[in-house]
Amino acid sequence: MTLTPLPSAFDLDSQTLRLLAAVAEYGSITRAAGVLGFSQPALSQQIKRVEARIGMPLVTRAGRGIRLTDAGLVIARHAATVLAALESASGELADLAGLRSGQVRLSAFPSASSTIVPQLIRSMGEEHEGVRFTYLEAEPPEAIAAVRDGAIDIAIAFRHPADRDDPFAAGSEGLVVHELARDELLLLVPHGHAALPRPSGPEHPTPSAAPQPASPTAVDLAALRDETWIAGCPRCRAHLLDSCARSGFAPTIAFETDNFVAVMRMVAEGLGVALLPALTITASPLPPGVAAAPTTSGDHRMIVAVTRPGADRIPAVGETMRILRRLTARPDDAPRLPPRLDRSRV
Amino acid sequence: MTLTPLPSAFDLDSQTLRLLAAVAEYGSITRAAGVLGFSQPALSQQIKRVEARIGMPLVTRAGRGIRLTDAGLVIARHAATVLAALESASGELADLAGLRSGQVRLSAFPSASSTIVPQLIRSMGEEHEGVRFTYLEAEPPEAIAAVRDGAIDIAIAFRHPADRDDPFAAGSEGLVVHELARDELLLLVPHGHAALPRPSGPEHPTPSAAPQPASPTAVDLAALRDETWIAGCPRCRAHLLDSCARSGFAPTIAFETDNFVAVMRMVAEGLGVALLPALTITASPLPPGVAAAPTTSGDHRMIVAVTRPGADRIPAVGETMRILRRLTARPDDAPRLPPRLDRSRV
DNA sequence: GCTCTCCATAAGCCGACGTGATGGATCCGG
DNA sequence: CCGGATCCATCACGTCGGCTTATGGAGAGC
Repeated sequence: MTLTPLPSAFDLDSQTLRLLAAVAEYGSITRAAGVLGFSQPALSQQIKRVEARIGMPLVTRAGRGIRLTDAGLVIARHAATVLAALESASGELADLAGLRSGQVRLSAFPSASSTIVPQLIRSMGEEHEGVRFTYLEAEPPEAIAAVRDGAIDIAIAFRHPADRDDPFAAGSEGLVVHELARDELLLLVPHGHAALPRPSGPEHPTPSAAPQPASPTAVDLAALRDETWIAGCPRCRAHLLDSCARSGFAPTIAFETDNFVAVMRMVAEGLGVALLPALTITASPLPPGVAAAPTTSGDHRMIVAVTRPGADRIPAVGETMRILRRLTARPDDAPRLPPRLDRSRV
Repeated sequence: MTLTPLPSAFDLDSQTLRLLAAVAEYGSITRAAGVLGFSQPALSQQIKRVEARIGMPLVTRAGRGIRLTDAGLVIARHAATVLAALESASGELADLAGLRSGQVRLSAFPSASSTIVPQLIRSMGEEHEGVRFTYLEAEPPEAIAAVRDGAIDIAIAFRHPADRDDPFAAGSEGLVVHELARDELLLLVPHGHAALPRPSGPEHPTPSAAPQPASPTAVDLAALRDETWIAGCPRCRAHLLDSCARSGFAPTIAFETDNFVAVMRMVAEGLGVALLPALTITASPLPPGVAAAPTTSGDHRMIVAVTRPGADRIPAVGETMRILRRLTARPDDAPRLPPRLDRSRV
């Protein structure tokens, strides 16, 4: 008989519930408006707008004040439920913001897996227990691609100064590259090799005031032009060729492996010499009989972290980046990075 | 160490949850925007605004599309709860609008309690089972006051044409007065009283085509100027005086009671004559030996319903008013109102 | 390499919503 | 019985949020 005016579609808003809950609680539009933080006319006509939208009065005048209608009571009654749920969501957001929860998806190259990464995760765990990590070991190109398509939040990668183009200029387009630390490329030669300078003076060098490019014990690559070389992964191999070229020769490469432990043992066995990042030596101690030394040309790679722009605004990710920078920026706090030269003797 | 940016106060809005739930469901801002019914940029920058407000990204680009962050997932996850609660409230509003629930607080004067009111409540109950009633018998001034201060939704009252002032012009200020029906004031006299016209013609008069002001069997008040009168409640007494005055005499009032059953019995016992509204006779049949007749001067009262302005926009109240008008407007559908003269013989 | 799709951004417009001032009605105390 | 205090409704006005259309850039698939 009577047409139902609207089948449903009373599009309620949490703000509407908040308003009516306040009116119900304080029994007065004026006081509710005061508590909610705006003027009485604002609340008054806001209620009127809602009434117009749903087609029913929500309040009626009663004496000097007002009274909620059935419809108004319905809305006020549901307010607690809705506002509690919103509060719950808000609390979870606060947990994320306060680093009491959250997740960071991390990827890094192999030698970082056993050095930077465990340190980083442990440090975060100490300060922010609720933040969870996932980790996937991957070579820089793959790790960066994973950042690009959103599968990874932070990729720890490296970049050789020479290749301004290949995996980075192309791959990191639109991403943010944070330079973390310089990782020296060290020559690995059998102990007592002729190219090594004699240990002049005391065994422990001046601990801190060592100039960067030419370390006291640096070796000139050119002195090894006639050696047999052991190369690493394809990218490392390319960089070896480049470094040698800048020293004026083309190395004779007899062995290739991306397994840096194998490289060290090959050097120990006298099969050849190699150029390895210091971090790999931190990851796995040099076998006996192998010495490491920087090059006079200051060969190195940069360890970087790659993220999407704005990723640091995700609290857990931003904090992880902060800690990552702290760990890699201060060798004193983080004794394993960059490794000290004299540890090559261990 | 890290300052929590905001202790809480992530003021979420149900709209925000709706948006992110849609984005989570459809995996794309464009599609979610389509489903939600607005353009892609609208949704895009609405999300951006929320991000700026809560200080965390909610979505990140992933390849061609997007991916929700932890924060985005939190919000989307809570959406179901909040939207379900809103839907529940909306459903209750729909029940109110569809007259499947609701409440009407009714008040009426005594003789309506046993005539109009039960009929009204029964009719509503037949058509709209969910609507509940409360009822409070009260004389018009009190009933109207109750409407005024919001304790009653509909007051059924009456008004004499003479007193344009006392309980109405003053009491119904700012209220809406709906005229429902004319209620004739009938003279009650002992059967066979001299003032009664002889029953001319058949016992059953023409059922419908009776002219309003002067019914065929009408009696001139002036013929009863020397009778002893029985008066009703104070307001009725005032009106009796007024009617008699307009007929040119002042009645001799020997008895006063607002109990109309008592009035009838007094007339039956020959203690005097009275002027009673037809509705009271409907409420309680005339005792044997009493005849009723309208006056030639067409004395009557108006039965009215009084509500607050806009009260008819409350669905249950509006529908009650509709039914009330229907019951009182059509004597054929509502045979008890106004009462037929020939029923005074019963 | 071309095209299609998806998201981000810019410019512009309109309506929602806030404030302050004012008026009417009610309640209360003198 | 009257004047002050309180509460709500209304009005006029200014601002800002938010939507739209148009456009650009980046990624994915053929």
